[in-house]
Amino acid sequence: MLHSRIESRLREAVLAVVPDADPSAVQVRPASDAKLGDYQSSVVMGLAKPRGLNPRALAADVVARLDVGEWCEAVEVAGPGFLNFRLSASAIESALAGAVAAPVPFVEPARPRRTVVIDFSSPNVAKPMHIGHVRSTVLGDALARTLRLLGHEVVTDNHIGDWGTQFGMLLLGWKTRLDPAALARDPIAELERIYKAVNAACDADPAVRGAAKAELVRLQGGDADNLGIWREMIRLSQSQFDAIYGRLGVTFDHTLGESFYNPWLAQVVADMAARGIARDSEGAMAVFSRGDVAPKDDPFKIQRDGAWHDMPLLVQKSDGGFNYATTDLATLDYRIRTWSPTDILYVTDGRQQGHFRQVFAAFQAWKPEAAAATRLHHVWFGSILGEDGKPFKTRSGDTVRLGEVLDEAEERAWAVVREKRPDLPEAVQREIARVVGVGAVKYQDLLPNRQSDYVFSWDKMLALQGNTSPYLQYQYTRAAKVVRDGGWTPAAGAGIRVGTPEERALARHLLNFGLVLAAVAEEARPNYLCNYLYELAGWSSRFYEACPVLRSEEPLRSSRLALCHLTARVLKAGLECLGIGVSEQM
RNA sequence: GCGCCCGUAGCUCAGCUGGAUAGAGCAUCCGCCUUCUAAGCGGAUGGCCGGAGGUUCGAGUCCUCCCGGGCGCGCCA
Repeated sequence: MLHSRIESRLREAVLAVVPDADPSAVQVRPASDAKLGDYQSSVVMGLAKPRGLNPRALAADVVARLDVGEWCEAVEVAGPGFLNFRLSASAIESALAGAVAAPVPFVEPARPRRTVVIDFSSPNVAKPMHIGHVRSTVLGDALARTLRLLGHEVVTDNHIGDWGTQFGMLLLGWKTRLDPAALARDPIAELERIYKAVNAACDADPAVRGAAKAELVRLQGGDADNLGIWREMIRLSQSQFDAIYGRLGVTFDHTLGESFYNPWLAQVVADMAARGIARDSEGAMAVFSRGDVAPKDDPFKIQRDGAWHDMPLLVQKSDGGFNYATTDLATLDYRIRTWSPTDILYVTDGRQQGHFRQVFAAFQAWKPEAAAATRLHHVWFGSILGEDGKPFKTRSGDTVRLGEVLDEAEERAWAVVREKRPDLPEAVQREIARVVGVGAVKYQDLLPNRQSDYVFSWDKMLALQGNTSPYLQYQYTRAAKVVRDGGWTPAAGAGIRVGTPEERALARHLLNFGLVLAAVAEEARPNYLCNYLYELAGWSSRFYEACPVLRSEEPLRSSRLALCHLTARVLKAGLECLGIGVSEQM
């Protein structure tokens, strides 16, 4: 891409003038204002300051050594020492022509190819998938898709909650309170009902709690009846998950739930104990601070009443049972042994930050060589709040089911399609509504910075105007339609000319697609891509307003058709990275 | 108490790890469809970036303190 070529030439020039400069600090970015150029760099100002040099003079020295003449007009030194690059029309035009032939336009395969394991979605067995699962599922899927498009190897793993103390209550409920007719009608609702009923009974009556605990012990001991019921609950839940994932278009390479790691848990704790990483604490096994960092940065320390206290990570309960920390450590070990990843991404709620800090640190202590080879990232996101600013629930206090959100989204989209396109048959309208409705839900979740809490609003989530997926899908449809009507194919169109300001603005924005994808991958923030695509849609819309395509004379007509073609492809590829589909007509 | 996060237009939020004049959507107001899809485009209104200091060529972004809010803090996940 032009950007990376310019950046590496600038790096050479800077190092020629300032040999001890940090090469990674030499960065070229899209210009903040089109009037200033297409790309800009502020690197020389940062270099001049500590060296006591005049920034503008240093900039002039760098420019004298800089050879970007094949792509740019004369480089300008502006303001306190900015370097402004303006692409030549011929460079833009040949980049566009190259993109027509490329498998993915404006994207080149990422340089060091990484192997990235992504842990996301992770719903719980016997519970409905609810609105809270949207963020992890949609974010994780978007990151997987983006990393794959960039050429990285991705392993997606759905770490479902299929083990744990809740199964004691579920088993007891299954045996004593199950309504078979209700189970047949809506399995998850019935499982949820018996769980809540037993949970309430446990609070009221210690004997019930004891009975639930006994069921759990029998399950853990390998009791055939309980294992059979447990497997049935997983099967019922998995078919619910599959239905939702099918609607969302989300797939996983693996679904290795918590129970998969049971055979290793005892060994994990024993090995950690043998290596002196974990030790007995009040009857439990725990990982303590090694005292190698300041207390405030130590995940195993906490301050209380003015003094720092130990805050260990428990890897085995005093009753001998294991907990999620144990499972997470076994999982981490398994993933590294199995896939040798360069990175592992955990896409979860921000409230688990402390937990993951402890798990990562404990693993680092336990297996330093494995930890050194793999970067661990907690890709966390904020909470979904109700309009009152409190955690989002329905009026009756229940969580909002994901399936119902998708139903409502598709229904609302269908109403719009009926109004806009009464000429289409209902089956076609329904299909458009499906793509638009599901896309709207996903986009609304991907658009905000993932770390913000966000306020749930049906109207906002399902809005079809403004910076929303329907708008992006609509702009794709327009561009694709023009290309179809023009009878243009990539084989036919060679020459692209960018003459008008609108053509040039659209073209220069297209060039930065790969740059944005790299930023999304680097920071695990798909919202960068959302904003890029929204801007692209705006530029393309302004282009249509100003530049007739089909009514232009050749060779302008073919040139503009090629621009439409590239716009459509980038919109489609970008939306695909977000897990959002397009329709050829809307 | 300690830690993490947040506070930007009336509302909901961006702001690319310190760059040039702080941007969108919604809402309000004014224009644009006999011309390739108006789910659109153009324009207007709207800001002490919670407050006070500091760091430097340059701060919404970094540091300190204060105010206000959310979350977390041993055997749940």
